[in-house]
Amino acid sequence: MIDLDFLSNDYQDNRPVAQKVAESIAIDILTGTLRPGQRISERVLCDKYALSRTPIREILNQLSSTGLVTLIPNRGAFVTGITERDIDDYFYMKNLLYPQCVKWAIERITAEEMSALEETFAFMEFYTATEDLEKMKKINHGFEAIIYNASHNPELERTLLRYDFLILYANKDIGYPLNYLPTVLEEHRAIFRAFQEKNTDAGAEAAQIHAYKSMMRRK
Amino acid sequence: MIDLDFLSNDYQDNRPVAQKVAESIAIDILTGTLRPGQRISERVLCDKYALSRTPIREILNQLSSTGLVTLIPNRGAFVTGITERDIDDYFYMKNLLYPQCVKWAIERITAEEMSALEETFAFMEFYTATEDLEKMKKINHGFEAIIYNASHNPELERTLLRYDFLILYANKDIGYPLNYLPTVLEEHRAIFRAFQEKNTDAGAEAAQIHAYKSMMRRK
DNA sequence: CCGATATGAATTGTATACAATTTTAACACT
DNA sequence: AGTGTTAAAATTGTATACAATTCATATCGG
Repeated sequence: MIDLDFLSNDYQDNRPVAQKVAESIAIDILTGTLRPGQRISERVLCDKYALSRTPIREILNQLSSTGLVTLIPNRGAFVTGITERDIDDYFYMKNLLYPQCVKWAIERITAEEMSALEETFAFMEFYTATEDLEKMKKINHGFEAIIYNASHNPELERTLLRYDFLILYANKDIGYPLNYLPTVLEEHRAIFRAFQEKNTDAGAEAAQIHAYKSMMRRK
Repeated sequence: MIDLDFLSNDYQDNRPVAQKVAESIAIDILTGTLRPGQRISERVLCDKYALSRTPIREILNQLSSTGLVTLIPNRGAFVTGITERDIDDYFYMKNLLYPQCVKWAIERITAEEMSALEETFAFMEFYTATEDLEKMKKINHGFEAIIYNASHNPELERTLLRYDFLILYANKDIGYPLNYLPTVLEEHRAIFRAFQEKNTDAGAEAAQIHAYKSMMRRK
């Protein structure tokens, strides 16, 4: 099961039931089971998940803050439509934000965060060598999440995590083909090296390249 | 008299009571009346605003999604600390995002949105001429809100609105001195002209200049 | 037959009541 | 006196009940 902790606005909120329900609804929306514009009845969700309206409404509020659901006063919750162009926009936004994020992270990263990054990168090398695609998907995400966090800009972190989430589920199959793994590793290595050398410009450039190539790989 | 509904952060949510309460709490946090790390008791808020716990909890959820409040399960809501550097980061983020937003908006703006922008700009000229500072603060916000919306990228819009909100209240006195009004108008005029000429590069440059100068005016 | 209005049903917003968890404080023991 | 345990109080999480708004349908008038 993929970890969706970042769906909750604060990672410390580990209420498992609400978490799983929010995750389930989010996936239903992003995979099209719930169609754009469709009304989401509180009662139906209550029945489906055996919860009362109070927690269901809190979950809908959470989803509304991620943009997956639109709340209209006195009328209820509606599935927000996400078009192909929206996805393009998310990629473009990441292009814009990720280099800046890397810049800040290089300036601000702590010793603990740096060693976590080192450890994660070592695993990336290992999983690339062993061609473990499943593990790579997770560790790629983890590598970037550490960088987001190291920027010490919570708003930026939250924003980038949200884009990753939306991109992940809107593109159902995210997995790069196996032969892309070494390429991706080298892109990440360039970023990682910039961290070791504390070279913000090199980091931003490497991040730019990685984000751009990720976007291109999608098409 | 022109309608200024776009001032509220999400035009769809016109529940006036909850809105005002959320804003009031947000202001208390951003102005330091509620201190970082301090626990926020639901009961206290209920008494203060004469509401039951249900809407108060929804408001706290909303504030959590803006990052002003941190929710910890079974322990309650706590004020998130916002440092001066965080504010700097918000400005820097806006520097980064606003030019791109203007670019998209120029490409995608509808006829309706364009006429709203024209009307709003006319009011900006009027209020600058009459030196109505209070109205100018609102209309400046409205002008940018129309542009955010015209980008037709809901994520970008939401993000920029949040930064504006945080910037607005973290800098207690936001009002430019009166003699800045003409300068600000000219910055906006450059952006507005780019919309009329459908010149994305000129728009991005004018937006960059405005965002940068706004940041500088702060210091 | 079509449209507008009005009334009833359904749904959302709010308040209150109950359950579970956490915090506080008292008490016993070393 | 200090520490650990335990029980009571307070606070949060959830469910239910009531109020207000919206939606649907039926009836009346043209």
